[in-house]
Amino acid sequence: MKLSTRGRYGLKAMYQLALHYGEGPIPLNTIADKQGLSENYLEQLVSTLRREGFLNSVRGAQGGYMLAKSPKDITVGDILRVLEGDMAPADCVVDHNVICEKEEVCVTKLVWMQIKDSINNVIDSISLQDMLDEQVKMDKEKLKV
Amino acid sequence: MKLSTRGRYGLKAMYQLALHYGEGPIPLNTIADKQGLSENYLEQLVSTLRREGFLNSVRGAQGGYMLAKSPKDITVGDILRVLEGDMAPADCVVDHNVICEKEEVCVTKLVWMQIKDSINNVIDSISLQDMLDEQVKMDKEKLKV
DNA sequence: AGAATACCAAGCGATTTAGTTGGAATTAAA
DNA sequence: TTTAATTCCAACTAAATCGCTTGGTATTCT
Repeated sequence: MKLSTRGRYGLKAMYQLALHYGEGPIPLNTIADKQGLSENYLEQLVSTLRREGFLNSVRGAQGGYMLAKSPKDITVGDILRVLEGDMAPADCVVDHNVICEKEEVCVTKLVWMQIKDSINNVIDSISLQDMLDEQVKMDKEKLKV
Repeated sequence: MKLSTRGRYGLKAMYQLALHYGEGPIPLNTIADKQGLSENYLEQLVSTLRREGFLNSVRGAQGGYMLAKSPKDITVGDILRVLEGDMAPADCVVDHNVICEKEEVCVTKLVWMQIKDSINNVIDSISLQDMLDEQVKMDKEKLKV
């Protein structure tokens, strides 16, 4: 039940961009460097996020990427679903799936649905803005000590 | 974020055994047939569950497997953790892990922790007995219609 | 003109998954 | 006492997936 690097790196990259929201385009190599990721690999993830409308890009020198919406309007769920697909622990509870129509007997399906719902509740309730706020809170805590 | 077949088949097998709890050993081929799984593959999963104390076995003719405890004392979480490992979406939130001690900066880690906690809450709250009860409820609903 | 960037598609080694195969040990039943 | 049914164990394997890398094109600022 692990996330792949797609989801994990993708969230890190989006968080990095949230940190600089409103400051114009940030080039990919900067993001990759700050988060310690392969630029070439990250490119694939970022290109998906752009196609899905969560990022804007500017080509050419001084170009880069920026969030397409405010950090408060992008959730962890948005990002993970784009990069990892539907967050379902089994194929039979993937949205709009057609297979497995023998719902009558399958008690295990109820279990997978509950897992899926709880995951989605969490990730849809956390926005990038929430993560920024959390970071600020953590920094304050650290100062006290 | 999919479960592997280990967790999925394993839960089905354990549920099948719960259906016949107290009736003596059930041979593996019966379980495999009823749930439509490969007997040889299932053997590996079942052997893990036995080693971890959730199943008892009887060797020889008329032998088979049976739950080592009452269905109400075995949770979905028990089964999934044995077969899938710690239910953590990322390595940095696996129990007792040593890597990633840079907790101070990593906001994403907080996200993975919340996902992990919500998954574990769900799977630890569902016992095999709950699944049996659910099945009974579903059967009753069906009769009404 | 040149450098810095985004964009695109294909390839690729390593690992994991989902089994299979082949056998040895044990036990009930014929 | 043989035979059939079963658990138990370890090794092997084909296919898929993962986590990238490579190589190139298009665009835009300086």
